Amino acid sequence: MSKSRTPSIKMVADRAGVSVATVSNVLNGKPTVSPDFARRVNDAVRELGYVVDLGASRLRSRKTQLVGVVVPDLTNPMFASFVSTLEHLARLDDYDLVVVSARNDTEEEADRLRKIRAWRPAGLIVIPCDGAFAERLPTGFFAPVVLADRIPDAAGFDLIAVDNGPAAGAIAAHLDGRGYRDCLIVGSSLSISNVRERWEGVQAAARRMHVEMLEIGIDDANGAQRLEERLRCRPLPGALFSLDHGTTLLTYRAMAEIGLSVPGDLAFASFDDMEWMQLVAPGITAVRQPIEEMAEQAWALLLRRMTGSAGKPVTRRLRCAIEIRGSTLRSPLEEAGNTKLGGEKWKLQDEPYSPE
Amino acid sequence: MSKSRTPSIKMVADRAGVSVATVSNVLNGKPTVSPDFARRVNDAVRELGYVVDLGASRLRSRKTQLVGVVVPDLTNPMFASFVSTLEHLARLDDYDLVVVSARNDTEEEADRLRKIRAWRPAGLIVIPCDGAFAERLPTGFFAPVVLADRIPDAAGFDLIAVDNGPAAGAIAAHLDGRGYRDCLIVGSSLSISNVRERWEGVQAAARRMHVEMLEIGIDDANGAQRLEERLRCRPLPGALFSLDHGTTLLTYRAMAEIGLSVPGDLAFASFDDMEWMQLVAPGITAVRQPIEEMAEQAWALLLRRMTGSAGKPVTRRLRCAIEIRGSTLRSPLEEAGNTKLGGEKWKLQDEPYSPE
DNA sequence: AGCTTACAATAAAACGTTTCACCAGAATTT
DNA sequence: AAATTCTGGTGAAACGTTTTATTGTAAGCT
Repeated sequence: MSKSRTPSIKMVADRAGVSVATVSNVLNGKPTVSPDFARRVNDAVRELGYVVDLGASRLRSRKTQLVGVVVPDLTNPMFASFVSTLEHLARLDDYDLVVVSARNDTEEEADRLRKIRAWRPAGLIVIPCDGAFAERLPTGFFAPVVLADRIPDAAGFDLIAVDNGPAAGAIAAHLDGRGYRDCLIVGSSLSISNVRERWEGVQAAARRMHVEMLEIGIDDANGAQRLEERLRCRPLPGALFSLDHGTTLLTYRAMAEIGLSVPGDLAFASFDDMEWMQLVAPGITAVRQPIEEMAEQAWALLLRRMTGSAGKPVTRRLRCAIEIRGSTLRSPLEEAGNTKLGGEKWKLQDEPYSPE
Repeated sequence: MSKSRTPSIKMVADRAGVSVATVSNVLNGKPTVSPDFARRVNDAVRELGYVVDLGASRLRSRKTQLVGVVVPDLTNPMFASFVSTLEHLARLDDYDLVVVSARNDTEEEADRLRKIRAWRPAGLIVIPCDGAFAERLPTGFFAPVVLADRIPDAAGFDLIAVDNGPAAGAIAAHLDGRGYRDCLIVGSSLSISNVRERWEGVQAAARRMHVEMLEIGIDDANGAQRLEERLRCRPLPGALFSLDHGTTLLTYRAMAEIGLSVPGDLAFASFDDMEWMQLVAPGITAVRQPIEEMAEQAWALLLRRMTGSAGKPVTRRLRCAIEIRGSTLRSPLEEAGNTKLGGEKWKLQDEPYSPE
């Protein structure tokens, strides 16, 4: 007799011998309900294994605890960690997340945004593929949007990012101070704002050191080719600074393949600190981004908007930390003091990035 | 005058001068609609930027293109990659994913499952925290469920996993064949099925080699402590084989901290091949799991069930590949042939895991 | 011309909720 | 005791869709 279907509020009401309105009141903690009725309802809920239908609930109440998250690539550990933190925070505030990856493709990003809109989320957190994000946001989207990590061309969004320029500048200053005279800067694409900011930071900070930029694209075999050619070409630059995660992986592998030793043949530093960078010998000097903090701030920002706070869009920049390791310490003498894992650590505070 | 709200199908109907039913018919590609009306509707849709409300749509049509995905930890690159692949495949079939991470906590997993149920998904793909998953599945959940990677205690689920035992056995056989006589096996917890299977595989394959198991838990400082103590204790085992990703990271770091050299002081191998394992020198011998293929199979399995195929639950095992690298090649002579990245590679086919 | 068939479009019901207006009875005030 | 205010509960409308049944009209048959 029991219809084998997921139980509805009506079935709960029937079983408890009350009206559906009462069930709804109990479930939503409305105060005007007697303890006796509440118990009967709760019993029925438990016996039936009833769980509210959020779709129907949202439809009627016009309020939803759902936020969309769009990242360029979920397999990038930075973004994965960002999403994971976000998800935890959302849960604490009783929100759900629908997460999508744009796979580094602006078309796909636009498509995903449209799709996410169909769920009528209460808000959106996006790490955009590129600066032209605003054009891809569907027209007539009224929920608040917080952007993270990358800066859009158009203003008007809440924004949370790191201080790419100064942090990259600190690495440049470090290399400069070590006496390196030529530095090859490698990055995926200057069309990505943080790569661009890092490159500008390097240029601003390099004093006696000559710097030169090489763009190798995202997943671009051609770019990888060009990088290899450059690395086989003499004279080598004294140092190499890679501006993003994908590029670092590619560059480091290429160097090993060619047989270049770090820092013997050239020094090496990376923007983005990955776990393996302190496992290789020598460890790799890197900029560590406060990715969890970025997620926290993004969530805080969005939550504020979702709960109705108006006001001008805000922009926040977070401080990065610099991890100096063996890969940029040329002489054996210098290196000796830094064989321990972790290496020297600069936590940049009030007087950041001052050359040593 | 225009109500600044997200447009509904009614507004589209009004603007196009037709009924809402007609709009719905056009949008869902029903054949019985004249080209003229279709054009008018499409125009109105475009002008208003209308996007269907999936919640309302599902509510009425009782069919949803939503599937839930639950993984133990999104920051684990294996799982991140699993999710990313899944998301891509789902998109191709026009499904949406709601992804949640259980953060290695069975309580949280149960909670997330209940929450996901409130969205009325058409199906579920789960990498369970532990074997007792079935108990945490909400009662009265009728959508098909596919489990991946880890084996539940209770039967009755479609299941896709890798051949943990034979693959781990292959590593053990390799070490045995190299002449190592003592091997310390380190893993997070035998309560996780694949760790258990790997340990059993090692025991079955070790012939002359003596093996010993050490469980260090998940995020357990105490376990890490015990591991360190063992590594400071003489005599060292000839080899160390770490059975999962987290443990490998912890172990490798501990060895470096203590100052043990690989493979000089002891050989080292890992279950789970991470990108950095071919970047360190020497490279680390590892079992590589076909994680994308696992996602593909999981999706195929679920899709079959969602489109109505009945029948007994199926279990599928995928083959792992073994990457032999410098970390298990003791003599300099042997090592010489393997300094290149990538090392020796066993793609295990018909005659898998036979000791060399 | 009359009668059926086919077609295109619509009105209205339904999906599972929440909310609003309302109601009966009890408790309080006058 | 009558009038008022609470109190705890309910019926019914509404949310934005899809679907079913129905209508009106045009076309095809004798």
